[in-house]
Amino acid sequence: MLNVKSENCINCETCNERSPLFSLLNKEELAIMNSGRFEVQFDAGETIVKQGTSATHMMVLTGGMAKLFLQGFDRRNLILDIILPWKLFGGPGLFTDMRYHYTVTALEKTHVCFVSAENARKVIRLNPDFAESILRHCNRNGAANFDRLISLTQKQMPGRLADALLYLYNEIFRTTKFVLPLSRLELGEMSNMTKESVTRILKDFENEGIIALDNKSIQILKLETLKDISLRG
Amino acid sequence: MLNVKSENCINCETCNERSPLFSLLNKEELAIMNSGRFEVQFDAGETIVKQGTSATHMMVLTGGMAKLFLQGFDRRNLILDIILPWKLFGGPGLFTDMRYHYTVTALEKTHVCFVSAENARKVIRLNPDFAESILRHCNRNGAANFDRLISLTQKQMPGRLADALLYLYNEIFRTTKFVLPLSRLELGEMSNMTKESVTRILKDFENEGIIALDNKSIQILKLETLKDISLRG
DNA sequence: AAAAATAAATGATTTATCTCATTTTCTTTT
DNA sequence: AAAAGAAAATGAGATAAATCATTTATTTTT
Repeated sequence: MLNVKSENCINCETCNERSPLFSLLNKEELAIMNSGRFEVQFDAGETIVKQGTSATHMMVLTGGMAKLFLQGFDRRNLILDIILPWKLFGGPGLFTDMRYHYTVTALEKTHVCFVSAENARKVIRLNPDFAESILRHCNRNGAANFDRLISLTQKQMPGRLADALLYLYNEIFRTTKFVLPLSRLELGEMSNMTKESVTRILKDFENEGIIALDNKSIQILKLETLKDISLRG
Repeated sequence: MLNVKSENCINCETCNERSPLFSLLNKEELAIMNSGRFEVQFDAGETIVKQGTSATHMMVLTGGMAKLFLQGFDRRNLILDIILPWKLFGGPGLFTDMRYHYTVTALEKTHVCFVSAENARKVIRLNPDFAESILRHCNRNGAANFDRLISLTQKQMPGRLADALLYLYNEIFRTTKFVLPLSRLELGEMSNMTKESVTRILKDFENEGIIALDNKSIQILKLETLKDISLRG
């Protein structure tokens, strides 16, 4: 039996209240989005979408946590985002070459709602507010990628790792103490360095009292220092 | 007197036949785009838009050539694109934080048409085909930036420089022999390396018979080899 | 609870790339 | 055409970061 749970998952009308984007839609538009929509549960490590395959859907994460990354050369990945509930993804292939340009895999038990790209397109054409919001979403991603390009090409390792930690603080956990959802290898895939370098620099940060590490649990002790390091450390 | 040449420049209706995007617009929509529109000429080296300033306009290059780049730390730039006529730009700040996220400067005498972002937004809301095209444009840029992220973080110098040359061949000149519009420093800003490294690697390429260099003029002799090098040289 | 597997830490070595100094070539100005 | 200025080429040395090998901790499986 397929792992599709259409029966017991929220429908687009309740999603409405959670995803700011969907709140722009009226009943009929939500009905379009809802038709053919399905939700799937993924276990940790499972692939939600795979780079290079047909981009047939727009996805909303409805529970759990996932990582979004580019697959480069020789199995080297570049993690671009951690995805939390109510975040929309689908990527730049939608409405262009209709291919996914990144891979998304679950970091824990995760629920994802799949909306047909064709239906999303219909609604984009019907509702200018929604269209504008999607365009804004796309532009915000674009700006974030510019920041990433600069971080990854112009900062050295401590600065890049500081950026990864600040990303987790600012965008994901919003508290200075949290459990790292990523391994050393994955932190390296986020900040473009080897796992050995991640280990060494985390140790340095710890020795300098910038962070406290206890296994997977991390606490940012000197946020301002970390921000300084981010601005070229 | 201002350097604004509204009198003798093409208006949006003739632009229509040149810019695929504008051909989607009807008379009224073109009139909206046209209202308050102005065209400015820039000399080589002049700044067309400056990163960080208010993003009030969408631009179309109508003549000449420009470079689009991110300004990072310590006056270090990252060139993302060479802009040719009929190419639209404005960046991810449009409709989000209303700031330009990159700087564009003229590489030669250049004409640029400025359309008010507010008018563009009106037309996006009126015309779903146009909205969809703008979204597609935005998505294509997004995909190109993914490729750039991988090139810049995962390839070493010869591969990155090969990518810069292949970009000039594929996207700009479409012939194997052309006059380099960029200095060694700028080629370095495109491929994230120092001007000295650019010089050395170009020399290597020349010694291996992959390219022929004569001052600013370059000819790609072994396109396939260059493509091989791009895929991890 | 022990064993196996995986992840993290640590150290020694190598390598890609940058920096800085100098010379040569090209371009612009006078 | 000469002089000045800018860009490119070249070489030697410094350095950030990767690689590889080994040990120590953590998880996961049995």
